[in-house]
Amino acid sequence: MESRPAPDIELTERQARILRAVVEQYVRHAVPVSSETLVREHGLGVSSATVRNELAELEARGYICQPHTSAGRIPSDLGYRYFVERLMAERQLSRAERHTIRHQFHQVALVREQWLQLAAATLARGVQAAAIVTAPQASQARLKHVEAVHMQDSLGLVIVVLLDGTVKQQLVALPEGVTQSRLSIATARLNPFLTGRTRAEFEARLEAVDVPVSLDETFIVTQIANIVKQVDTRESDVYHAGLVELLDKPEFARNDRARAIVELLERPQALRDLLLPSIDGIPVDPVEVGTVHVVIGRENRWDWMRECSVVMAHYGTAGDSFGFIGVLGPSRFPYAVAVPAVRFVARLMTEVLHHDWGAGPSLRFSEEVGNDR
Amino acid sequence: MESRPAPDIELTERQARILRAVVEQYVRHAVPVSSETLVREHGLGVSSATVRNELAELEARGYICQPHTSAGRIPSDLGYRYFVERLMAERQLSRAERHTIRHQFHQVALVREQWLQLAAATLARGVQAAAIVTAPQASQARLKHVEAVHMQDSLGLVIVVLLDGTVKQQLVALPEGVTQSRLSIATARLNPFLTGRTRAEFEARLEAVDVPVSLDETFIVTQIANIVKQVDTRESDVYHAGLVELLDKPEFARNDRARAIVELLERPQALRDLLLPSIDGIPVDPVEVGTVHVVIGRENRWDWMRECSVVMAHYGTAGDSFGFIGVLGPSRFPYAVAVPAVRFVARLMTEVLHHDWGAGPSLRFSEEVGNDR
DNA sequence: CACTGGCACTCGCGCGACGTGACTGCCAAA
DNA sequence: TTTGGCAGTCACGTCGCGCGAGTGCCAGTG
Repeated sequence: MESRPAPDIELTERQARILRAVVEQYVRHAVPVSSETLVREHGLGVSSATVRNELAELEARGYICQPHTSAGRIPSDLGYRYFVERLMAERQLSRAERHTIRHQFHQVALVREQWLQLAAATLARGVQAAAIVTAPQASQARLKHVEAVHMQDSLGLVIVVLLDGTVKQQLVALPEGVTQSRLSIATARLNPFLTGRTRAEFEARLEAVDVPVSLDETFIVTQIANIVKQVDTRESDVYHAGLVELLDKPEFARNDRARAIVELLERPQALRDLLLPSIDGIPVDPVEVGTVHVVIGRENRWDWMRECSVVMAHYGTAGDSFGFIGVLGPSRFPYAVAVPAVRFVARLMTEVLHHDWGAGPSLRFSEEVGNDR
Repeated sequence: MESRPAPDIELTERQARILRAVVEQYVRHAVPVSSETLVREHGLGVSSATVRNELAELEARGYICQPHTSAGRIPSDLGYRYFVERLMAERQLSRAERHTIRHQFHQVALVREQWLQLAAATLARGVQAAAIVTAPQASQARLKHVEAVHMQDSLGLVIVVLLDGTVKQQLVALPEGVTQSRLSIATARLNPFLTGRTRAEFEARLEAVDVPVSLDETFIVTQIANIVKQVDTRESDVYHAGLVELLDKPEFARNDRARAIVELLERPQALRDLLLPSIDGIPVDPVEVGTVHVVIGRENRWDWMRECSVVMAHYGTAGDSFGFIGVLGPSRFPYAVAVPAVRFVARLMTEVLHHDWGAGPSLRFSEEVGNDR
């Protein structure tokens, strides 16, 4: 299922042109395309009979197929794959659109949920498909600051700030007699040991230093450990948008298809499962931002997705925190739009991530990258 | 459209029994119900001809209608309304189920997103319909604590804790030369003035006290004001679950229906619009937890919902923070299950809200309330 | 007077037949 | 190698028909 058969022999120049025409035509109109249509709308300078011969050849090689005799041709998974890898002319967003989007991102860059949601919405609108975005997450959370607030009675709130700007809080039952000032003293003593450390490092460091540790401090350390453990193990939040766009596609008119997709999008965990393994062959070592992965039809891990495609990428960098973005639609997918769009948004998100609270230099590459015509 | 016509004349005992049978039968099987079926499956002790006469009477009065001649009857909106108000025998959850649910709630009570999501999931599963839950929100946020962390360069993080346990953070650009210690000093001086105050009260109080206010403090006060203003004006988060359950209903086989619902659920703001005005006739003064509102078919504010019903309630209390929960499904809705379920969950959420960080006594009424058989 | 059995009537639904048109595949000629 | 032509195939929409579920009405009965 994870096989991506490499095209065996080279297609002739004309066959390639025809295949490309078939894909573009079918992606646009969702109707099997006939030899007649091809010569009429794609100026191939040969007769329909010739095209028919070539179509037969392409079908024999598995690039296209017929839903039934006496119907036109539609691209197979293999045909789409060939198209994506060799024939597709990427359709960049216009400079103006890119500028607008960049502007919107920087507007909401400081409010995390908002820019993740914006990323999903932007992709969904741009590609007219469902978009999925996971929140950035480091493999090991690094601490920055801790704070403890006495709420009422024996109820307290422990707040942990991580180096990447994440804030996590947890309500806790306080030991008998603990006051706000005791909490403040404890956190004030702990904070100097926190910055940049992982949970393990922090605890080790504490033991190494020969400072008598109060009960209050021990209590808070335990709570910190709890919270960080949760952060480290918990799957990151997932945002999505554009479900409606999907339902408008004729492929999802039958509502069992729709059902499957909705089921997927309602279970965040499943979304991660979808995005993650498609790239697990790749070492996440130097995450190459801008590498866009395309998974077509049966290449997907689940059989019910055999008529769906996913275009995805990661953003952020491996050492630091990173996440995934992707668009999901029918195999009949505007790859030429989706691929540059996903690449652009991935780079933009990386940029925002680094620029605003990054542990690296600001990368401003997304303006000059991308072969703009 | 917001009219809820009160039934004009009393129905006879037998008519009521028949109407009830029609509703129950149709809700269960989604098929127009015939006179024959009624006598066979609901033991009415009269002949089908008699039932037919009564059905004709009920139809004349508007409680039921026929999709076409030679089809059985289905309840009209009015019929459902009568059923809900006079005929319905509420089907309580069993004691065991209630206990399980309560247990689950208390398990995750300390992690807000989780219990809101749990509420939605529980309702969706229990009623087999889509569930919607808005996060609790006070009309005026009350402050508890502020914290400012220096992240890197000139980037800072201001964290505000509210009295109800909400934590809001905001990345900010710091003035030149501000250090962590200066931030700490400023927040330490501000915190004593915060507890329990609204934004306006806090600012007024500051001015009233004749303490020289440093530039750092002014800066932080501005940021606090910003954050609280956002909290006060921003619509609260909305959680939902059970979209899949809806798509399984025959009513949503046609995918334009499905589309409308999906569109609704993807726009949180629309969800609030849905839940809010149904009860805006009611003064939110002493929010009576346990009052369940049922909106049937055309009673809904939007025409496209003319075949949908909503069962909803609020939780929390008016003076404090409160939110809404609701279930959404076709008019052919298991009201007898939904109403007690919504009531139970609303009370449970109120209880959790108060018990854990409440500004009131713990209400433990949901065990003994509800006429258990 | 309320109820019942019987009967004629209605109408949606499923089924099969049929004509149509959009393709293709193949072949013989250029 | 390309092309025009032609026969063959098959999905799709329409139409007509018979069936059966369900009603409304009426005359008869306790």
